[in-house]
Amino acid sequence: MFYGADRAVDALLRGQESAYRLKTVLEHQRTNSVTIEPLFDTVLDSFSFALSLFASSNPQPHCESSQSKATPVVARKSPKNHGEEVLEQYSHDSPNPHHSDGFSWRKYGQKKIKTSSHQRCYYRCAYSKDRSCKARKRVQQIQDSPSSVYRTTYIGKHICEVNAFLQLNDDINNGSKMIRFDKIDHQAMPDSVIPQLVPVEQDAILIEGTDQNMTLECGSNEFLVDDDQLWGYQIPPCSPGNFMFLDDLSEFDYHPFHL
DNA sequence: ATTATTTGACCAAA
DNA sequence: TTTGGTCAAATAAT
Repeated sequence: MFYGADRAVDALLRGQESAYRLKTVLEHQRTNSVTIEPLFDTVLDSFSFALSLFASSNPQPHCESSQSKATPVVARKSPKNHGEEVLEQYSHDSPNPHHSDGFSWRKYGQKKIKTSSHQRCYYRCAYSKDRSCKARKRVQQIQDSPSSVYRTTYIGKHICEVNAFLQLNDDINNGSKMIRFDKIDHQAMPDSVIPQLVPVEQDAILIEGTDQNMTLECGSNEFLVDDDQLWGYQIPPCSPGNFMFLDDLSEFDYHPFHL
């Protein structure tokens, strides 16, 4: 199985999910652009993201959200802590403080920051307790005008998804690839479970290394993909029975230029 | 009743 | 001592 196949399938499933919802909306003549636009975004973004995985078995850095402007994404490693675990850290700017990233979070603190007129909010993974997931994030408004901008900083990797997935696979106890399939009825699904991706515009993406900086130029039709296997593409736990089985994806026929 | 958020207290690092 | 991050009791929401 090529690297990223799971995420590709997840992205395709999200696209399918949004396509269903879009179909339902259109059938009921609820042609409200506010309702439809996010669905179009999700469909397009999901397929684009999945295709980007097919286009490279070596995943690239972070993706951007359609909720956010194509602001630079900063990915950096925390300084080493004398042999202690190094936590990866990513920052992401968005005009929407409740930007959907596909994960479930629990707020555990809020603090006035000296250098800012806005408070900083602290969140940890909703599964931090039962699955010992150490992932956290901080959200803070960093700009008021001309438009508000919120910076979300993610600290640490999610391990909750991996464990849940393995657990479910064990339950099934056969060799098939299993993909969770949340969508049974096509009623509204919380936006939080629909990570949204968008093409990054001509902006440069800055990646700060520990001792050097690297700048990547992106064309308007290119997509940047996070290299963290779990980053931003977790589907939260679903009701039992909503599964889809696929044959071993290693047999998938990959023709990048014939898609 | 259970789960999530708020908010002052506490703590460690600078 | 100041500051930012986390804890945990109180409160709110479901």
